[in-house]
Amino acid sequence: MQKRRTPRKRLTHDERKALILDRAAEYLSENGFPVRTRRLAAAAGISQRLIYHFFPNKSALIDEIYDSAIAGPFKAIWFVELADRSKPVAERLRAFYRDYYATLLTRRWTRLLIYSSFSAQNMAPRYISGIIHRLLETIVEEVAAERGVKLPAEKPVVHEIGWILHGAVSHLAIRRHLFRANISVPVELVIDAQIDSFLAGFEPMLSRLAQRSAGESRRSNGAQRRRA
Amino acid sequence: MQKRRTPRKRLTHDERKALILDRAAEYLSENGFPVRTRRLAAAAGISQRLIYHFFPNKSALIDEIYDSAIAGPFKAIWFVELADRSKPVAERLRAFYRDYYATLLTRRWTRLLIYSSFSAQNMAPRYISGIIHRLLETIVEEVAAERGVKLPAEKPVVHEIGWILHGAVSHLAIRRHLFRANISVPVELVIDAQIDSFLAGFEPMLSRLAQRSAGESRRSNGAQRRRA
DNA sequence: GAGCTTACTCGTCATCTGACGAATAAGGAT
DNA sequence: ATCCTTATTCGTCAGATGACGAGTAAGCTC
Repeated sequence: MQKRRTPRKRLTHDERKALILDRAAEYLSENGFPVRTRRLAAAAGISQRLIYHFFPNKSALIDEIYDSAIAGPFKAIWFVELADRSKPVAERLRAFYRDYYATLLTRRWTRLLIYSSFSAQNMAPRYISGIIHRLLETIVEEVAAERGVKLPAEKPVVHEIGWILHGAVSHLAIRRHLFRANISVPVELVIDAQIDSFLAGFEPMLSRLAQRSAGESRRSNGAQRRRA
Repeated sequence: MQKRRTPRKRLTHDERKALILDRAAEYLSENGFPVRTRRLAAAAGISQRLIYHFFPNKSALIDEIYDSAIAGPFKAIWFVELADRSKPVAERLRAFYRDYYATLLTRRWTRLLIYSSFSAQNMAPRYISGIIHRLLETIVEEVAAERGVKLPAEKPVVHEIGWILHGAVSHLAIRRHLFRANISVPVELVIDAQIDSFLAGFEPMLSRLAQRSAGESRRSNGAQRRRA
Protein backbone atom coordinates (compact mmCIF):
# COMPACT_ATOMS: atom_id res chain seq x y z
CA MET A 1 0.00 0.00 0.00
CA GLN A 2 1.58 3.41 0.73
CA LYS A 3 1.79 6.29 -1.69
CA ARG A 4 -1.99 6.04 -1.68
CA ARG A 5 -3.15 9.55 -2.45
CA THR A 6 -6.75 10.54 -2.01
CA PRO A 7 -8.47 10.13 -5.35
CA ARG A 8 -9.92 13.47 -6.45
CA LYS A 9 -11.88 14.53 -9.49
CA ARG A 10 -9.83 16.77 -11.69
CA LEU A 11 -11.68 19.97 -12.59
CA THR A 12 -10.75 22.84 -14.87
CA HIS A 13 -9.07 25.82 -13.38
CA ASP A 14 -12.19 27.98 -13.36
CA GLU A 15 -14.50 25.28 -12.09
CA ARG A 16 -12.28 24.45 -9.16
CA LYS A 17 -11.67 28.07 -8.31
CA ALA A 18 -15.38 28.83 -8.32
CA LEU A 19 -16.00 25.80 -6.17
CA ILE A 20 -13.36 26.84 -3.67
CA LEU A 21 -14.78 30.35 -3.51
CA ASP A 22 -18.27 29.04 -2.91
CA ARG A 23 -17.30 26.58 -0.21
CA ALA A 24 -14.99 29.12 1.38
CA ALA A 25 -17.74 31.73 1.49
CA GLU A 26 -20.00 29.21 3.15
CA TYR A 27 -17.30 28.21 5.60
CA LEU A 28 -16.39 31.80 6.37
CA SER A 29 -19.95 32.91 6.94
CA GLU A 30 -20.77 29.99 9.19
CA ASN A 31 -17.62 29.61 11.21
CA GLY A 32 -15.97 32.95 11.05
CA PHE A 33 -13.27 33.72 13.48
CA PRO A 34 -9.88 32.27 12.84
CA VAL A 35 -9.99 31.36 9.17
CA ARG A 36 -7.60 28.45 8.92
CA THR A 37 -6.56 27.35 5.50
CA ARG A 38 -6.48 23.70 6.51
CA ARG A 39 -10.07 23.67 7.72
CA LEU A 40 -11.14 25.69 4.75
CA ALA A 41 -9.53 23.15 2.47
CA ALA A 42 -11.22 20.34 4.34
CA ALA A 43 -14.57 22.08 3.94
CA ALA A 44 -13.89 22.43 0.23
CA GLY A 45 -12.77 18.82 -0.05
CA ILE A 46 -9.31 19.58 -1.34
CA SER A 47 -5.77 19.59 -0.06
CA GLN A 48 -4.58 22.70 1.72
CA ARG A 49 -1.83 23.19 -0.83
CA LEU A 50 -4.30 23.59 -3.69
CA ILE A 51 -5.57 26.86 -2.27
CA TYR A 52 -2.17 28.35 -3.04
CA HIS A 53 -2.47 27.20 -6.59
CA PHE A 54 -5.35 29.61 -7.08
CA PHE A 55 -4.66 32.37 -4.59
CA PRO A 56 -1.32 33.93 -3.68
CA ASN A 57 -2.25 34.03 0.00
CA LYS A 58 -5.10 33.72 2.42
CA SER A 59 -6.01 37.36 2.36
CA ALA A 60 -6.38 37.34 -1.44
CA LEU A 61 -8.81 34.45 -1.14
CA ILE A 62 -10.89 36.31 1.42
CA ASP A 63 -10.90 39.40 -0.73
CA GLU A 64 -12.28 37.41 -3.64
CA ILE A 65 -14.93 35.87 -1.44
CA TYR A 66 -16.13 39.30 -0.43
CA ASP A 67 -16.09 40.63 -3.97
CA SER A 68 -18.06 37.77 -5.41
CA ALA A 69 -20.47 37.16 -2.56
CA ILE A 70 -21.39 40.68 -1.52
CA ALA A 71 -21.69 43.00 -4.49
CA GLY A 72 -22.66 40.19 -6.86
CA PRO A 73 -26.23 39.24 -5.99
CA PHE A 74 -27.74 42.71 -6.12
CA LYS A 75 -30.27 42.84 -8.96
CA ALA A 76 -30.20 45.90 -11.20
CA ILE A 77 -33.86 45.37 -12.14
CA TRP A 78 -34.86 46.43 -8.67
CA PHE A 79 -34.14 50.03 -9.58
CA VAL A 80 -36.37 49.75 -12.63
CA GLU A 81 -39.22 48.09 -10.80
CA LEU A 82 -39.11 50.56 -7.94
CA ALA A 83 -39.43 53.45 -10.36
CA ASP A 84 -42.33 51.96 -12.31
CA ARG A 85 -45.03 54.53 -11.55
CA SER A 86 -47.78 52.53 -13.18
CA LYS A 87 -48.12 50.77 -9.82
CA PRO A 88 -48.74 52.31 -6.40
CA VAL A 89 -45.55 52.82 -4.46
CA ALA A 90 -46.80 50.71 -1.55
CA GLU A 91 -47.11 47.75 -3.85
CA ARG A 92 -43.70 48.34 -5.38
CA LEU A 93 -42.12 48.53 -1.94
CA ARG A 94 -43.77 45.32 -0.83
CA ALA A 95 -42.59 43.47 -3.92
CA PHE A 96 -39.09 44.88 -3.63
CA TYR A 97 -38.48 44.22 0.03
CA ARG A 98 -39.84 40.70 -0.11
CA ASP A 99 -37.48 39.94 -2.94
CA TYR A 100 -34.59 41.82 -1.32
CA TYR A 101 -35.08 39.98 1.93
CA ALA A 102 -35.37 36.59 0.27
CA THR A 103 -32.63 37.05 -2.31
CA LEU A 104 -30.04 39.27 -0.73
CA LEU A 105 -30.57 39.24 3.01
CA THR A 106 -29.69 35.58 3.20
CA ARG A 107 -27.78 34.01 6.01
CA ARG A 108 -24.60 33.91 4.02
CA TRP A 109 -24.77 37.44 2.66
CA THR A 110 -25.76 39.08 5.93
CA ARG A 111 -23.10 37.31 7.93
CA LEU A 112 -20.38 37.92 5.36
CA LEU A 113 -21.08 41.63 5.15
CA ILE A 114 -21.01 42.04 8.90
CA TYR A 115 -18.07 39.72 9.28
CA SER A 116 -16.13 41.85 6.84
CA SER A 117 -16.83 44.88 9.00
CA PHE A 118 -14.38 43.53 11.53
CA SER A 119 -11.60 43.16 9.02
CA ALA A 120 -9.48 45.68 7.19
CA GLN A 121 -11.42 45.07 3.97
CA ASN A 122 -14.71 46.38 5.36
CA MET A 123 -17.16 45.89 2.50
CA ALA A 124 -20.06 47.84 3.96
CA PRO A 125 -18.92 51.40 3.16
CA ARG A 126 -18.42 50.49 -0.48
CA TYR A 127 -21.72 48.66 -0.68
CA ILE A 128 -23.60 51.48 1.00
CA SER A 129 -22.17 54.36 -0.96
CA GLY A 130 -22.12 52.42 -4.20
CA ILE A 131 -25.58 50.88 -4.19
CA ILE A 132 -27.66 51.50 -1.09
CA HIS A 133 -27.60 55.28 -1.23
CA ARG A 134 -28.96 55.21 -4.74
CA LEU A 135 -31.58 52.71 -3.63
CA LEU A 136 -32.65 54.88 -0.73
CA GLU A 137 -32.90 57.94 -2.95
CA THR A 138 -35.06 56.05 -5.42
CA ILE A 139 -37.42 54.80 -2.74
CA VAL A 140 -37.81 58.12 -0.99
CA GLU A 141 -38.26 60.01 -4.23
CA GLU A 142 -40.92 57.59 -5.42
CA VAL A 143 -42.90 57.99 -2.23
CA ALA A 144 -42.54 61.75 -2.33
CA ALA A 145 -43.60 61.84 -5.98
CA GLU A 146 -46.73 59.84 -5.31
CA ARG A 147 -47.59 62.04 -2.34
CA GLY A 148 -46.76 65.20 -4.23
CA VAL A 149 -44.50 66.45 -1.46
CA LYS A 150 -41.16 68.12 -1.81
CA LEU A 151 -37.98 66.57 -0.42
CA PRO A 152 -35.11 68.31 1.36
CA ALA A 153 -32.26 69.18 -0.93
CA GLU A 154 -29.59 67.50 1.17
CA LYS A 155 -28.90 63.93 0.19
CA PRO A 156 -27.94 62.83 3.73
CA VAL A 157 -31.38 63.84 4.96
CA VAL A 158 -33.04 61.88 2.17
CA HIS A 159 -30.86 58.91 3.03
CA GLU A 160 -31.87 58.99 6.67
CA ILE A 161 -35.51 58.91 5.64
CA GLY A 162 -34.89 55.85 3.53
CA TRP A 163 -32.84 54.22 6.26
CA ILE A 164 -35.81 54.16 8.59
CA LEU A 165 -37.41 51.47 6.47
CA HIS A 166 -34.26 49.95 5.08
CA GLY A 167 -32.67 49.78 8.51
CA ALA A 168 -35.70 48.08 10.01
CA VAL A 169 -35.69 45.41 7.29
CA SER A 170 -31.93 44.98 7.49
CA HIS A 171 -32.10 44.66 11.23
CA LEU A 172 -34.70 41.96 10.83
CA ALA A 173 -32.14 39.98 8.84
CA ILE A 174 -29.46 40.64 11.43
CA ARG A 175 -31.73 39.41 14.19
CA ARG A 176 -32.48 36.28 12.27
CA HIS A 177 -29.08 35.40 10.87
CA LEU A 178 -26.70 36.81 13.43
CA PHE A 179 -28.67 36.82 16.63
CA ARG A 180 -30.30 33.56 15.65
CA ALA A 181 -33.72 34.81 16.64
CA ASN A 182 -36.78 32.82 15.75
CA ILE A 183 -39.08 35.20 13.96
CA SER A 184 -42.35 33.43 14.59
CA VAL A 185 -44.48 36.05 12.86
CA PRO A 186 -44.40 35.43 9.09
CA VAL A 187 -41.67 37.56 7.58
CA GLU A 188 -43.80 38.88 4.73
CA LEU A 189 -46.26 40.19 7.26
CA VAL A 190 -43.54 41.88 9.29
CA ILE A 191 -42.12 43.51 6.19
CA ASP A 192 -45.58 44.68 5.14
CA ALA A 193 -46.08 46.18 8.58
CA GLN A 194 -42.73 47.92 8.39
CA ILE A 195 -43.71 49.40 5.04
CA ASP A 196 -47.11 50.47 6.37
CA SER A 197 -45.40 52.17 9.27
CA PHE A 198 -42.91 53.88 7.01
CA LEU A 199 -45.56 55.16 4.62
CA ALA A 200 -47.83 56.38 7.40
CA GLY A 201 -44.96 58.15 9.07
CA PHE A 202 -43.56 59.67 5.91
CA GLU A 203 -44.91 63.20 6.19
CA PRO A 204 -44.47 63.59 9.95
CA MET A 205 -40.89 62.41 9.62
CA LEU A 206 -40.33 64.70 6.68
CA SER A 207 -41.46 67.79 8.51
CA ARG A 208 -39.33 66.84 11.49
CA LEU A 209 -36.26 66.56 9.31
CA ALA A 210 -37.13 69.61 7.23
CA GLN A 211 -36.57 71.85 10.23
CA ARG A 212 -32.93 71.19 9.70
CA SER A 213 -32.83 72.08 6.02
CA ALA A 214 -33.02 75.74 6.95
CA GLY A 215 -30.95 75.27 10.11
CA GLU A 216 -27.29 74.75 10.66
CA SER A 217 -25.28 71.65 9.92
CA ARG A 218 -23.36 71.32 13.16
CA ARG A 219 -25.21 70.00 16.16
CA SER A 220 -23.93 66.50 16.19
CA ASN A 221 -23.17 64.74 19.46
CA GLY A 222 -19.87 63.24 20.44
CA ALA A 223 -17.42 61.97 17.90
CA GLN A 224 -19.07 62.80 14.65
CA ARG A 225 -18.05 65.76 12.62
CA ARG A 226 -16.83 66.10 9.10
CA ARG A 227 -18.22 65.17 5.69
CA ALA A 228 -21.67 64.97 4.22
CA MET B 1 23.12 44.45 33.34
CA GLN B 2 20.65 41.72 32.29
CA LYS B 3 17.88 40.37 34.41
CA ARG B 4 16.38 43.79 33.89
CA ARG B 5 12.64 43.18 34.06
CA THR B 6 10.21 45.79 32.96
CA PRO B 7 9.24 47.80 36.00
CA ARG B 8 5.51 47.55 36.54
CA LYS B 9 3.20 49.02 39.12
CA ARG B 10 1.84 46.34 41.42
CA LEU B 11 -1.95 46.47 41.70
CA THR B 12 -4.35 44.50 43.83
CA HIS B 13 -5.92 41.44 42.36
CA ASP B 14 -9.26 43.08 41.65
CA GLU B 15 -7.81 46.30 40.29
CA ARG B 16 -5.60 44.51 37.84
CA LYS B 17 -8.30 42.12 36.78
CA ALA B 18 -10.72 44.97 36.13
CA LEU B 19 -8.05 46.79 34.17
CA ILE B 20 -7.31 43.75 32.05
CA LEU B 21 -11.01 43.25 31.35
CA ASP B 22 -11.41 46.86 30.33
CA ARG B 23 -8.40 46.95 28.04
CA ALA B 24 -9.27 43.56 26.61
CA ALA B 25 -12.81 44.66 25.84
CA GLU B 26 -11.43 47.70 24.08
CA TYR B 27 -8.91 45.63 22.17
CA LEU B 28 -11.45 43.00 21.24
CA SER B 29 -14.02 45.48 20.02
CA GLU B 30 -11.53 47.43 17.95
CA ASN B 31 -9.39 44.68 16.49
CA GLY B 32 -11.52 41.61 16.60
CA PHE B 33 -10.56 38.67 14.55
CA PRO B 34 -7.81 36.49 15.84
CA VAL B 35 -7.67 37.37 19.53
CA ARG B 36 -4.06 36.74 20.42
CA THR B 37 -3.15 36.71 24.06
CA ARG B 38 0.20 38.31 23.40
CA ARG B 39 -1.28 41.32 21.62
CA LEU B 40 -3.99 41.57 24.19
CA ALA B 41 -1.37 41.65 26.92
CA ALA B 42 0.56 44.30 25.04
CA ALA B 43 -2.58 46.40 24.76
CA ALA B 44 -3.16 46.00 28.47
CA GLY B 45 0.46 46.85 29.23
CA ILE B 46 1.24 43.59 30.99
CA SER B 47 3.09 40.38 30.30
CA GLN B 48 1.24 37.64 28.49
CA ARG B 49 1.71 35.28 31.40
CA LEU B 50 -0.22 37.50 33.77
CA ILE B 51 -3.44 36.87 31.89
CA TYR B 52 -3.24 33.26 33.05
CA HIS B 53 -2.92 34.40 36.61
CA PHE B 54 -6.45 35.77 36.42
CA PHE B 55 -8.14 33.59 33.84
CA PRO B 56 -7.77 29.85 33.35
CA ASN B 57 -7.74 30.23 29.59
CA LYS B 58 -8.45 32.64 26.77
CA SER B 59 -12.04 31.64 26.37
CA ALA B 60 -12.78 32.34 30.04
CA LEU B 61 -11.38 35.83 29.60
CA ILE B 62 -13.55 36.49 26.60
CA ASP B 63 -16.60 35.18 28.42
CA GLU B 64 -15.97 37.62 31.24
CA ILE B 65 -15.53 40.48 28.79
CA TYR B 66 -18.91 39.72 27.30
CA ASP B 67 -20.59 39.37 30.66
CA SER B 68 -19.27 42.62 32.03
CA ALA B 69 -19.43 44.74 28.91
CA ILE B 70 -22.74 43.71 27.41
CA ALA B 71 -25.35 43.06 30.07
CA GLY B 72 -23.76 45.48 32.52
CA PRO B 73 -24.50 48.97 31.19
CA PHE B 74 -28.24 48.56 30.78
CA LYS B 75 -30.00 50.94 33.16
CA ALA B 76 -32.95 49.54 35.09
CA ILE B 77 -34.39 53.05 35.50
CA TRP B 78 -35.25 53.07 31.84
CA PHE B 79 -38.17 50.75 32.53
CA VAL B 80 -39.46 53.08 35.19
CA GLU B 81 -39.10 56.22 33.11
CA LEU B 82 -40.75 54.63 30.08
CA ALA B 83 -43.76 53.68 32.16
CA ASP B 84 -44.18 57.11 33.76
CA ARG B 85 -47.56 58.08 32.36
CA SER B 86 -47.41 61.60 33.71
CA LYS B 87 -45.54 62.46 30.52
CA PRO B 88 -46.64 61.93 26.93
CA VAL B 89 -45.24 58.76 25.46
CA ALA B 90 -43.56 60.61 22.60
CA GLU B 91 -41.53 62.57 25.08
CA ARG B 92 -40.63 59.45 27.05
CA LEU B 93 -39.50 57.70 23.90
CA ARG B 94 -37.36 60.63 22.85
CA ALA B 95 -35.67 60.80 26.23
CA PHE B 96 -35.16 57.05 26.36
CA TYR B 97 -33.73 56.52 22.91
CA ARG B 98 -31.38 59.45 23.17
CA ASP B 99 -30.02 58.05 26.38
CA TYR B 100 -30.01 54.48 25.07
CA TYR B 101 -28.15 55.52 21.96
CA ALA B 102 -25.62 57.61 23.84
CA THR B 103 -25.10 55.25 26.76
CA LEU B 104 -25.52 51.77 25.41
CA LEU B 105 -25.18 51.90 21.66
CA THR B 106 -21.56 52.93 21.93
CA ARG B 107 -18.85 51.80 19.61
CA ARG B 108 -17.55 49.28 22.08
CA TRP B 109 -20.90 47.82 23.07
CA THR B 110 -22.26 47.54 19.54
CA ARG B 111 -19.17 45.94 18.16
CA LEU B 112 -18.79 43.52 21.06
CA LEU B 113 -22.36 42.32 20.81
CA ILE B 114 -22.09 41.70 17.10
CA TYR B 115 -18.64 40.28 17.39
CA SER B 116 -19.92 37.78 19.91
CA SER B 117 -22.53 36.67 17.41
CA PHE B 118 -19.79 34.99 15.42
CA SER B 119 -18.54 33.00 18.37
CA ALA B 120 -19.98 30.09 20.27
CA GLN B 121 -20.91 32.36 23.17
CA ASN B 122 -23.38 34.44 21.19
CA MET B 123 -24.58 37.08 23.65
CA ALA B 124 -27.42 38.47 21.58
CA PRO B 125 -30.07 35.79 22.20
CA ARG B 126 -29.60 36.12 25.95
CA TYR B 127 -29.64 39.90 25.81
CA ILE B 128 -32.71 39.99 23.61
CA SER B 129 -34.82 37.49 25.49
CA GLY B 130 -33.62 38.70 28.86
CA ILE B 131 -33.94 42.45 28.45
CA ILE B 132 -35.01 43.65 25.05
CA HIS B 133 -38.25 41.74 24.83
CA ARG B 134 -39.39 43.28 28.09
CA LEU B 135 -38.32 46.67 26.81
CA LEU B 136 -40.25 46.26 23.59
CA GLU B 137 -43.35 45.15 25.46
CA THR B 138 -43.14 48.19 27.73
CA ILE B 139 -42.78 50.60 24.85
CA VAL B 140 -45.55 49.13 22.76
CA GLU B 141 -47.91 48.86 25.71
CA GLU B 142 -47.28 52.46 26.68
CA VAL B 143 -48.08 53.71 23.21
CA ALA B 144 -51.16 51.51 23.02
CA ALA B 145 -52.32 52.71 26.43
CA GLU B 146 -52.01 56.36 25.47
CA ARG B 147 -53.84 55.72 22.21
CA GLY B 148 -56.48 53.60 23.92
CA VAL B 149 -56.03 50.79 21.43
CA LYS B 150 -55.93 47.10 22.15
CA LEU B 151 -52.85 45.00 21.43
CA PRO B 152 -52.70 41.51 19.95
CA ALA B 153 -52.45 38.81 22.58
CA GLU B 154 -49.37 37.15 21.07
CA LYS B 155 -46.10 38.43 22.45
CA PRO B 156 -44.14 37.83 19.22
CA VAL B 157 -46.47 40.19 17.39
CA VAL B 158 -46.01 42.85 20.05
CA HIS B 159 -42.27 42.37 19.82
CA GLU B 160 -42.27 42.87 16.07
CA ILE B 161 -44.10 46.15 16.52
CA GLY B 162 -41.49 47.32 18.97
CA TRP B 163 -38.67 46.12 16.76
CA ILE B 164 -39.70 48.51 14.01
CA LEU B 165 -38.48 51.41 16.07
CA HIS B 166 -35.85 49.57 18.06
CA GLY B 167 -34.42 47.97 14.95
CA ALA B 168 -34.16 51.29 13.16
CA VAL B 169 -32.29 52.87 16.08
CA SER B 170 -30.08 49.81 16.51
CA HIS B 171 -29.30 49.77 12.83
CA LEU B 172 -28.27 53.40 13.08
CA ALA B 173 -25.65 52.36 15.61
CA ILE B 174 -24.52 49.46 13.42
CA ARG B 175 -24.12 51.79 10.47
CA ARG B 176 -22.09 54.15 12.53
CA HIS B 177 -19.90 51.79 14.51
CA LEU B 178 -19.59 48.79 12.23
CA PHE B 179 -20.03 50.20 8.78
CA ARG B 180 -18.16 53.32 9.78
CA ALA B 181 -20.72 55.56 8.17
CA ASN B 182 -20.62 59.27 8.75
CA ILE B 183 -24.06 60.25 9.96
CA SER B 184 -24.00 63.89 8.98
CA VAL B 185 -27.54 64.59 10.12
CA PRO B 186 -27.57 65.18 13.89
CA VAL B 187 -28.34 61.89 15.60
CA GLU B 188 -30.95 63.34 17.96
CA LEU B 189 -32.86 64.59 14.96
CA VAL B 190 -32.71 61.21 13.23
CA ILE B 191 -33.92 59.47 16.35
CA ASP B 192 -36.74 61.96 16.74
CA ALA B 193 -37.74 61.34 13.14
CA GLN B 194 -37.67 57.59 13.69
CA ILE B 195 -39.92 58.02 16.71
CA ASP B 196 -42.28 60.29 14.76
CA SER B 197 -42.48 57.71 12.03
CA PHE B 198 -43.11 54.91 14.48
CA LEU B 199 -45.85 56.77 16.30
CA ALA B 200 -47.57 57.88 13.11
CA GLY B 201 -47.45 54.36 11.75
CA PHE B 202 -48.57 52.67 14.95
CA GLU B 203 -52.23 52.05 14.16
CA PRO B 204 -51.77 51.14 10.48
CA MET B 205 -49.10 48.67 11.45
CA LEU B 206 -51.26 47.31 14.24
CA SER B 207 -54.18 46.58 11.99
CA ARG B 208 -51.86 44.95 9.48
CA LEU B 209 -50.48 42.63 12.12
CA ALA B 210 -53.85 42.05 13.76
CA GLN B 211 -55.05 40.19 10.69
CA ARG B 212 -52.80 37.40 11.82
CA SER B 213 -54.08 37.19 15.37
CA ALA B 214 -57.14 35.40 14.08
CA GLY B 215 -55.22 33.59 11.33
CA GLU B 216 -52.90 30.63 11.42
CA SER B 217 -49.40 30.49 12.79
CA ARG B 218 -47.61 28.70 9.98
CA ARG B 219 -46.85 30.63 6.85
CA SER B 220 -43.21 31.29 7.38
CA ASN B 221 -40.80 31.27 4.47
CA GLY B 222 -37.79 29.04 4.14
CA ALA B 223 -35.88 27.85 7.15
CA GLN B 224 -37.98 29.08 10.00
CA ARG B 225 -40.29 26.79 11.84
CA ARG B 226 -40.63 25.90 15.46
CA ARG B 227 -41.12 27.89 18.65
CA ALA B 228 -42.87 31.11 19.45
C1' DG C 1 -0.41 5.00 -26.93
C1' DA C 2 3.07 8.53 -26.43
C1' DG C 3 3.74 13.09 -24.90
C1' DC C 4 2.64 17.12 -22.41
C1' DT C 5 0.22 20.34 -19.71
C1' DT C 6 -1.35 21.32 -15.28
C1' DA C 7 -4.66 20.08 -11.50
C1' DC C 8 -3.63 18.10 -7.53
C1' DT C 9 -1.14 16.11 -3.21
C1' DC C 10 2.77 15.05 0.09
C1' DG C 11 6.02 16.56 3.13
C1' DT C 12 8.28 20.21 5.39
C1' DC C 13 9.77 24.71 7.44
C1' DA C 14 9.85 28.96 10.09
C1' DT C 15 6.87 31.24 12.87
C1' DC C 16 3.24 31.96 15.96
C1' DT C 17 0.01 30.52 19.46
C1' DG C 18 -1.98 29.10 24.03
C1' DA C 19 -0.39 27.54 28.11
C1' DC C 20 2.41 27.09 32.23
C1' DG C 21 6.60 25.97 35.61
C1' DA C 22 9.62 28.52 37.98
C1' DA C 23 11.81 32.49 39.49
C1' DT C 24 11.49 37.45 41.21
C1' DA C 25 10.31 41.39 43.89
C1' DA C 26 6.62 44.83 45.60
C1' DG C 27 4.73 46.16 49.54
C1' DG C 28 1.82 45.11 53.63
C1' DA C 29 2.11 42.94 58.42
C1' DT C 30 4.78 42.19 62.44
C1' DA D 1 14.35 45.33 59.62
C1' DT D 2 12.45 40.86 58.63
C1' DC D 3 9.13 37.97 56.92
C1' DC D 4 5.66 36.45 53.82
C1' DT D 5 2.12 36.69 50.58
C1' DT D 6 1.28 37.10 45.87
C1' DA D 7 1.43 40.19 41.75
C1' DT D 8 4.36 40.03 38.11
C1' DT D 9 7.79 38.44 34.68
C1' DC D 10 11.07 35.18 32.08
C1' DG D 11 11.75 31.29 29.50
C1' DT D 12 10.02 27.40 27.24
C1' DC D 13 7.14 23.72 25.06
C1' DA D 14 3.90 21.18 22.13
C1' DG D 15 0.90 21.99 18.68
C1' DA D 16 -1.03 24.72 15.02
C1' DT D 17 -0.56 27.86 11.18
C1' DG D 18 0.61 30.04 6.51
C1' DA D 19 3.36 29.11 2.88
C1' DC D 20 5.68 26.49 -0.66
C1' DG D 21 9.22 23.10 -3.19
C1' DA D 22 8.85 19.02 -5.31
C1' DG D 23 6.71 15.47 -6.96
C1' DT D 24 2.44 12.65 -9.13
C1' DA D 25 -1.05 11.50 -12.30
C1' DA D 26 -5.52 12.88 -14.89
C1' DG D 27 -6.91 13.52 -19.17
C1' DC D 28 -6.40 16.26 -23.31
C1' DT D 29 -3.98 16.39 -28.15
C1' DC D 30 -1.72 14.32 -31.88
